[in-house]
Amino acid sequence: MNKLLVICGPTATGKTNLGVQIAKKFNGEIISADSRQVYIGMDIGTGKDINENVELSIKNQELGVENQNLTIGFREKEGIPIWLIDIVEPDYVFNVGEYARLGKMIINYLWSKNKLPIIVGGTGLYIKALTQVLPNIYIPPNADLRKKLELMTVAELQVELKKSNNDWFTHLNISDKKNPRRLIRAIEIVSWKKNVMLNSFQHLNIYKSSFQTDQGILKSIRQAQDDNLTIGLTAPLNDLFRRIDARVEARVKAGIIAEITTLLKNGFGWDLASMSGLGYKEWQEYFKALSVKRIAFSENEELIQKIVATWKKDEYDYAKRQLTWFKKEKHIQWFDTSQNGFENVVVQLVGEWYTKVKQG
RNA sequence: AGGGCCAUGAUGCAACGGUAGCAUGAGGGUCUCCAAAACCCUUCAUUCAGGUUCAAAUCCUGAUGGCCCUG
Repeated sequence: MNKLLVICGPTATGKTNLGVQIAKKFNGEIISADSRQVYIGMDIGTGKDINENVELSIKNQELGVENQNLTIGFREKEGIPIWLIDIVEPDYVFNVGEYARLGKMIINYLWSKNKLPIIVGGTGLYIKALTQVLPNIYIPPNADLRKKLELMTVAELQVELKKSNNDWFTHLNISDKKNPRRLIRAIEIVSWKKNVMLNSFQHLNIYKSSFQTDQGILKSIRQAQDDNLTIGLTAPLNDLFRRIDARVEARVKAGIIAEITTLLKNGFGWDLASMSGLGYKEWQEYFKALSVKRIAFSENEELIQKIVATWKKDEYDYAKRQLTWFKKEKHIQWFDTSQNGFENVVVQLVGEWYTKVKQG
């Protein structure tokens, strides 16, 4: 019986800790659903919660991954494997499609070994991509087309999309209709589909194979969907913010500045998607100031304090956005982590669910 | 107690005498490929009292508050 457990929720609620605890009890392994922790060498800023002394255990061959740019395997925490961390270099343009393909392979692999896959993370779209069928995410990007479209204004993009598929445009919500990134993606999808119809069977085959794997796995997921369990961890906002404060401060002490220094030295620039994420982009100001002139110690301290404050605020905003996303998901069973002993309740719930599945 | 400058949302700014706008903040939301991203929506203001004018944030007078120069 193939089952999936999901642990989601905003940042700083202790998802990984709980995941590890449950994995130990129920023969599980963790699959990280975190869009930033996939980058190698970005550990402190993304808050990777792993045993640093244990190297990545690489499983490319076992899983049959051909892409040379992807390193697929697991890190671990307290002996529990955590998959989908440290997959690519920071200058690799990673995306949900690739994540879903890899994640589903791993789910299959774990099932074949009679393990319980536990998806743990805060990236809502990534979780959705593993637990549902989203065919469009496998349609590859078209660099040439994007280059052209990126020069256009929102109004021009709207016209372009209406021209190629008016229904598609009509069905977009009001926010996406004004979002250049989404408009470009929509045009790209429509054009890809037209192309495939017209000529290129090669593309179609790549797409089909991804999609079929997807459906194959999803069939198993669907069969037991009623038994799927999604745990959501949260806390009152003030509580959450205080935990975020502590986490951010710990990361500064752990050496975020040194980590970024190394990344920059290795040639990874501020324009990369990876470097423009939370925990990194805030520091650009600091490094710019350093490169322009030598700054005095007190001035330095002042700047760091200012950046830390911005970082905290950005984390608050992020947590709120995550809550907005997860609020819509009706099947989540929520737990308030500020309540003492909530772990026991969760573990008991998982236990009941797990044994029921085992017998059923 | 002489002279000059200024007064606009929570903050920083803008508006030839003619629809009070922008950025930031705050709150809410969207999302099937950059998702720790990108985008959308909402919220809040002309210091006060008079005057001129069809019309005043804008011009005039006074009050109050702030900043600067000179004793």
